[in-house]
Amino acid sequence: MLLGEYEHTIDDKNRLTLPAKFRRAFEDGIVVTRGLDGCIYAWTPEAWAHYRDSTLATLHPLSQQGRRMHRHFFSGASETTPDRQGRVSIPPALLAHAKLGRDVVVAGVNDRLEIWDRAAWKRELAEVEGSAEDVAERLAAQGS
Amino acid sequence: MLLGEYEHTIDDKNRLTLPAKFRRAFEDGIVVTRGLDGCIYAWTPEAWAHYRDSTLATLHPLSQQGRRMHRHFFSGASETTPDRQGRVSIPPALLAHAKLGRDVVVAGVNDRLEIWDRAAWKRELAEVEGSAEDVAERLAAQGS
DNA sequence: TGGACTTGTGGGAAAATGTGGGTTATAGTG
DNA sequence: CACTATAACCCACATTTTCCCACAAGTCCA
Repeated sequence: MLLGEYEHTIDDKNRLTLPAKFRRAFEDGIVVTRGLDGCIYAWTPEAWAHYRDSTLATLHPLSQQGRRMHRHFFSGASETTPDRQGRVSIPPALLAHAKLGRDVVVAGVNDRLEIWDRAAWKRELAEVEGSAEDVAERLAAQGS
Repeated sequence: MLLGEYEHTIDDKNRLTLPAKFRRAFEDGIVVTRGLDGCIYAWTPEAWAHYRDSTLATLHPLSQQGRRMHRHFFSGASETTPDRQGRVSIPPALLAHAKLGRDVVVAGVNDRLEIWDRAAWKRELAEVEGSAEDVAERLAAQGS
């Protein structure tokens, strides 16, 4: 399980150093994709395969939305292995998608990592802080 | 699985260099067809056969739309093998269909490649960026 | 408080990739 | 059958990317 929040940087060659705690989990490979809400997701190959088969495979190939979602996720994905220093290079298209500058946040979110621009992360976190209790209430009211 | 987004060019001889990551997949042959949404599709022979037999075969041959889809895909199709540098020449009819200029984008979309005019690709991607979260919501609402 | 270890970052060298161009094969036509 | 035009093939260069070494800062433990 991936936990924690780390402040890292992306260097001039578009490389991101994985936090040391996560190295072990990704030594066999890492899949980096576009995420929702303006961040980047990073998965182990197994977690990515599961996400792909459970969520993306349900979209119909002849519907425009299905095609667009496929484009969004697959074209934005990249499977590699970290270098000996535990670094991963991030494709320019993903940097653009998440509007990443030099300073980023790497957060463990159970089965994936999320990579955020540091300022965007602060904003997102503020949103969550303010609404987590409300969301919990609403979910509780829904029954489960 | 074909992943990633690459900026390439089509030279004066209508040749497109395949991104190096895709060379292996297409060394036995590549099928280039008209695509949907104003792009060109490129398939491995196996993937093309599967798309033809599973997706296109579901269209009714007596409906006008079915006939049109068949024309759309089959009439533009061309099967070749890349040259030693990993280049494929694109038939002029397909270049016209996708309004390709010199600068294009080659995107891996799971079982196929898509070839886009660079400007058109940016527009298409911008559309998705706006709707990805909505589509995700809808999928979430469908239960699981 | 000091030392050893771990971790994050910068930079240099080697390999791989993308593109242009020239040369040979192939087909089409008079 | 010869000539021309078109397409395929391969060589070579320049740029980019990848890989690995080394330094510096921070951390943990004795």
